[in-house]
Amino acid sequence: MSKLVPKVPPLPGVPGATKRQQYSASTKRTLVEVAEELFTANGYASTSLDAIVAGAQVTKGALYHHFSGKQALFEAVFEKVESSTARAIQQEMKGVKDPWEKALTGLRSFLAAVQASSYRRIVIQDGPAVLGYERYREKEERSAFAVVQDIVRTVLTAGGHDVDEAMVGTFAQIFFGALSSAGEAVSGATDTTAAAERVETAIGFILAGIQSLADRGVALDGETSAGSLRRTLGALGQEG
Amino acid sequence: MSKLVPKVPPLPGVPGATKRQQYSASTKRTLVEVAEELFTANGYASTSLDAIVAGAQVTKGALYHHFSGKQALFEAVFEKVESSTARAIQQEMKGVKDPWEKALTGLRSFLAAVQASSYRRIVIQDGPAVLGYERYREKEERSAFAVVQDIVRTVLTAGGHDVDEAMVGTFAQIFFGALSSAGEAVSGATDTTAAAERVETAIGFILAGIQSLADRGVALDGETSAGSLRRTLGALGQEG
DNA sequence: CGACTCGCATACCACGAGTACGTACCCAAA
DNA sequence: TTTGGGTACGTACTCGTGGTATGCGAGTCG
Repeated sequence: MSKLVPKVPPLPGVPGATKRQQYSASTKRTLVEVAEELFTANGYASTSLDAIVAGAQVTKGALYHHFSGKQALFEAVFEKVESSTARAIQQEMKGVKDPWEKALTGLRSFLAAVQASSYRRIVIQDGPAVLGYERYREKEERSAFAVVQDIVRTVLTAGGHDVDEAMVGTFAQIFFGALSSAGEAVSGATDTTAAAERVETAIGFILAGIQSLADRGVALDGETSAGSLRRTLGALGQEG
Repeated sequence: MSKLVPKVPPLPGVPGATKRQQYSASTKRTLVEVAEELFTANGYASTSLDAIVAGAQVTKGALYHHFSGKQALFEAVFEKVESSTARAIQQEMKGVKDPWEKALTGLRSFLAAVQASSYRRIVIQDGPAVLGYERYREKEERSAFAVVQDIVRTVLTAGGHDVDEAMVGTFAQIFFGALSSAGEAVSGATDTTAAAERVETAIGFILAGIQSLADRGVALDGETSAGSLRRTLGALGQEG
């Protein structure tokens, strides 16, 4: 295979860059794209580097020049899929002001995005195992998780109360897990539309519950505990 | 290595079984136990079959006699870890009658169980990637997930209303994801006790919200949707 | 007590991740 | 323009690992 000239001339690219940089960036992008396809279709473990470099029309020398190994390549794919997903969700939430409405909008976007096979396979399914939970959460923290955390914060502080930041993080993690699992429920169902509606209703019900507590003056503060909540609810139940 | 006699005489075992069956069962158990240790410590991908058979004092011939391959061995470990965990949780929930109290009890047990490194690594982290989400959920359905589903059902139907079974499943899946993620939050935190308390409070808050809706006569039925919930809440907010 | 089979060991193969090293091409400087 | 250097790959190899084929001796049963 002659290497005199790349088979595909590099896309316009950055004008301020030299030919070599453009060629190099082009092959790197191609590698990531091919890897995303194969990882999505067959999973991380069942995808060989030979298959990836063959699809990208290069050899392992090129791959190992750009990435330190298979895992590093996966990380690049992971970040690409994840950042584009997060961007799409944030796009759809722009302009919605009411916290509860915003939460539901974000939920719908998340459910839509999470059904993309690339996100399911690469981020949800293989991500934790390949990167390890440490790096996995670390990366999530700055994209999809950040969106959830933002929503949670606005919802919890909607009543004007201020909530402990650690508690916001806890809630965000709980909701993120709930949403990920919900996404799986939707994309794994035979009737995805009906499943999506059920999930919306369920999350809506939970959010409505939180809102209902806010209506009745029950708030989260530093002193709130599971036990105190039960007592408060009991008292409210007596008088109501 | 002589194979005249097993290094360790088999545990008492079933009296009605022949020696060969006892020896065989013994080595199989040993394989699963050693595999559980190594999988937990190093993860599935980084654990070689050579290491496992060395730890079990046998060879690959024995392993492939009992299991069809590495994945099948993992499944055996998975089922062992998972079933024992589910049993432990159900044990602690025995005798608690009040649905809300039962839910909180189950939550505490789940948080405790989920912190076991074997459960975190094998079930939560490696499980989905190794088994695939299909088989993963399929297996969960019959153990830890079943516990969650049971709790969810009793809580949702606590007010005397009957809820669509599909909706129970949706809720269960959402809560299961939430609890798994919460478990990670707890076990990954520096101060696990404080983290566990935050999780309890957060879940308690969500449950209290649902209970609050029940108090105010808002229930889930076939016609409930996210939109209708918002309208109902709005009306209640006006009069309250 | 003899044949048969089960439980396991041994030896081997195929494949895939990672490495060492060679080389052609691009770019900057002279 | 030429040339030296370094970048961006290609080639050829190693080694660890999952899986397989086959042999063999101890249990088991007639």
